[in-house]
Amino acid sequence: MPELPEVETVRRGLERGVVGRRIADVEVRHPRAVRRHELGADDFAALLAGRRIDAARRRGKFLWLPLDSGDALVGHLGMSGQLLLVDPSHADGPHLRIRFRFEDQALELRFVDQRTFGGLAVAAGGALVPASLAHIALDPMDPAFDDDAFVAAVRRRRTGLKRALLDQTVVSGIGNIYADEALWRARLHWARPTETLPRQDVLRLLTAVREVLTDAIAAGGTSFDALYVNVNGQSGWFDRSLDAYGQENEPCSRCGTPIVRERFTNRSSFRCPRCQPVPRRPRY
DNA sequence: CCTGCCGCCTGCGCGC
DNA sequence: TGCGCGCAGGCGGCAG
Repeated sequence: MPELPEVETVRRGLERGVVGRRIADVEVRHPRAVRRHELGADDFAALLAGRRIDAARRRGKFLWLPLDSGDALVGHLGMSGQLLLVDPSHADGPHLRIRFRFEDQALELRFVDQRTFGGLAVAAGGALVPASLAHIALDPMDPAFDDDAFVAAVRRRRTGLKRALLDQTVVSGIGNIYADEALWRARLHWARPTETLPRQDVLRLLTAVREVLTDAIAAGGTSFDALYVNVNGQSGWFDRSLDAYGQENEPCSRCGTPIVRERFTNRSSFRCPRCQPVPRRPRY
């Protein structure tokens, strides 16, 4: 479940479901799921066995669980990753990649990932931010997020606006769905050049980003199918509130003009052609 | 440096 | 029915 609202939904589930519990043992079922752990699956499992999970944190789309060892279990869900709390007697699904059993023998944690773009690793420095996440910008829901620095970072880039929004070193947590939703809410075209974008437009976009992320978190995220679920396997319902993403040919909920779909970086972008007109000098 | 393109995976729905 | 193709919420690495 890839973007910030979906990851936050999972984080909240982990906070309730695994914080304070002690890991008994870890079973890596697919080595690709720990490919970011340099020393391999055996080392990964050894560093986790016997450790207590002290918290559940998130920056953008990355999650981490600080451990009583001073390390942290760092995770990214990629395109299809799930962290599920399930009864140990429940049969393994075909995409089970990693299993965590706990000393209390209650619900186990399973990392399930169809496409294996996600993964977990043990990293040093868990209490603040793991070193491996240092290059990821703060996300807009972080109390320490600096709005002025964001404006400066956007205008420093020489690219199109949506590329900047998706760049996790500029601002983290935004993916293809919420980029389109925020641009629609701010009435900005995805190809607006960043370096000449008026400060007020950047700030309006940032407000729209925060609003759509807040609304989506409240709805438990966006789930188009069973791949995107919380730790209990339940879907979010924000898909019913989408105004742009996936709405090709549907009337814009502001002006009634049909939403269009366009190619963008080998994927899709959705916008209202009237509310979000093509800029004079687009950057693609 | 910075920007943008590609590869990494599996499965689904569609048209032929 | 079967098959190939396009498509999907991601990122890091690397070329230019």
